Amino acid sequence: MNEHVADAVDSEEELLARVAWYYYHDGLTQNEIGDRLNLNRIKVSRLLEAGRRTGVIDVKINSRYQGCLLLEEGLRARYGLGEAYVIPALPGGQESERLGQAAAQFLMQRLRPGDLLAAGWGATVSSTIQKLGHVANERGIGLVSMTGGVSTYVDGMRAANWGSNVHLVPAPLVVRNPEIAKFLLAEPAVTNLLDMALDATYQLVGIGELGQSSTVVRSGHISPDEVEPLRRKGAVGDMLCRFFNRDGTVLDLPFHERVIGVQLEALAQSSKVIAVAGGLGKLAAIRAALLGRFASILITDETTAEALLAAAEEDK
Amino acid sequence: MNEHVADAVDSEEELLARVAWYYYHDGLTQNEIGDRLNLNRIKVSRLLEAGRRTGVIDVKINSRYQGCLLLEEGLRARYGLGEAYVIPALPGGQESERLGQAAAQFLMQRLRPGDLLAAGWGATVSSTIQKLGHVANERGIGLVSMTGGVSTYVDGMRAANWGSNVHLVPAPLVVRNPEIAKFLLAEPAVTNLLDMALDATYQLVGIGELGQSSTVVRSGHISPDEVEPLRRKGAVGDMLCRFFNRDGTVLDLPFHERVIGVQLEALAQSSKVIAVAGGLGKLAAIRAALLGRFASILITDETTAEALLAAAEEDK
DNA sequence: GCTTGACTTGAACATATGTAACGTTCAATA
DNA sequence: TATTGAACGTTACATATGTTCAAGTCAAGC
Repeated sequence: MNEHVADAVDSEEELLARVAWYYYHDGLTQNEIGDRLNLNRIKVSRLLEAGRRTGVIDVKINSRYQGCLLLEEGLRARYGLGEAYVIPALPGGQESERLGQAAAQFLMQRLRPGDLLAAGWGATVSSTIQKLGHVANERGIGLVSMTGGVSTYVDGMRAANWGSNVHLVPAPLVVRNPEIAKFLLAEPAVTNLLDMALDATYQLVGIGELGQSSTVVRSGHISPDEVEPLRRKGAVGDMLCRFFNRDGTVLDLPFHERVIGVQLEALAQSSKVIAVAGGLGKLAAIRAALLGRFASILITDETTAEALLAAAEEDK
Repeated sequence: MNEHVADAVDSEEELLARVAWYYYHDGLTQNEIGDRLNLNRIKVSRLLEAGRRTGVIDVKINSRYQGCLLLEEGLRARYGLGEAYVIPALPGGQESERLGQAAAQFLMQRLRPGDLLAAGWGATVSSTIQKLGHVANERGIGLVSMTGGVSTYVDGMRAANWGSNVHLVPAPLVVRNPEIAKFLLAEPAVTNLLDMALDATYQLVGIGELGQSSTVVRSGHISPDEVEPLRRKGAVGDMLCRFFNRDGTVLDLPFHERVIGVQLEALAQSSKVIAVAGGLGKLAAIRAALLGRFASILITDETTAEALLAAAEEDK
């Protein structure tokens, strides 16, 4: 009797869906599910774990306090944001992992079948892309990169199985000299994709701080020696490898002429730019990015949100 | 330090949201959460339980096999439905509870802030309304009844806290004689609401079977003696207290003239009618309702879906 | 045919969770 | 002031769950 049910289940994923339903909606124990479907209890446990990890199983918290309402309101008001999404603090936690999850949840609620997501660069963004993969594939959601540096994106996408609908800018992120950059930026294969990114349903970007241990440095696009000169020119952080000062003005740097990717000024025109970043180390950078209006939706953590509001208060 | 966090949490609900986040998104144990927030482990456990019960915590399964894809496809094709949603079988389970949950989840994904939901009558629908309450209130979603019988609705809504935006048809469900019905159906207070129900974003209805233990009988709107005569006239089931035969034709009954509520013929015009019903006992009724096109979206369980397809096959 | 390595499986254990019974506190009420 | 009842805390216990590790399976490569 029950064997039939198990046998009829052809794919692993259908099995998972069924198990998840029994577990979370019907409140059966893993043992009961195992009996019913002729599975080992442990297999059930592992299926559930896999489901949670890949995002097939997603827990939504339907509360106006989901983040902290007050903080979200405050950020919206003080920085003129379209939306803000604040997740609870967790001292010592994996910030970028958690923010990635939050961003993935945010996007899952909003992306419709056939939508296109433009993605930037960085640890948090990668984390989001990965969590989103499974669902995005289901819904036929496309992905387009906002900068060069193909390998950066491919990493995050191998684990998640983003389907076929992925478009990567065929270029490095930073090239050796401005001439090569100009050449690439005249290539239709490149410009078409960058235009596509700007037309996407949402643009998802991270914000980087300037420092010896920041991602731009660790990934080798900026050498440690270059940090101090940049700082002297007023740089406090970057988005998509473009640096800005504390007021949110994009700096006029030779370096920028070697970056392949969309311009921040173009992002400022869109109302669908989601910045996901948190941590007090990034405070100045985030604040500057918001002042520059490079993003209209911010996803951050409680501590950072509080600090952002305090900074806004001070400046008044 | 940590006391501050707990103290700053003013409402129970914010606490719940935070606990839920830590538990489901960050994978902390209930003990860890308790320590962090100065709560008893048991209290954490109870909070989570309450959250799940009220729908503040909601688990979504993002899979094309969520229900059974094949069955859903089949139902759509065979019965010309707009959508079908099939939940896995659970022998011996609480069908109406589970279907209610499925319907609530379906609606939660689709209702936008400011939308209006028209609700019919019956155990499954009540269950849905209840699960939906919290979230609906958050999103400012309104509720309007599709029939008289105020008390029927109030029950389900007291537990859930549907906010202020609830409109009930001020009349009994069935009145003593046709004259009173005619009188009531001329009252603007009644007709306005019924029009509103037909204009709602979605109409949610149950399907009833005809029998000694069916809801129409147990609730006293039909006496047990009336069942057999109805059956002889061809009735196989009802929606909103209106009976139809196995082909989905609404019967011409004196009884119908005493019912206060929208007409099935009007529903057939809408493409936003969600019927939620399951169980083999209701098979004939569900099939007839689908043939009559009284609903364009069906939420049912696996076993019933299979039977519906088998019946369609037979008839071909 | 044998070996290797990646992967799955199963059993035993440690931990986490749910439940029930009971005691405390606190505030409303007689 | 005494009393009641609800909410919360505590404990102890039964169950459910996650984790680890050893044994098995399978396919590719020598």
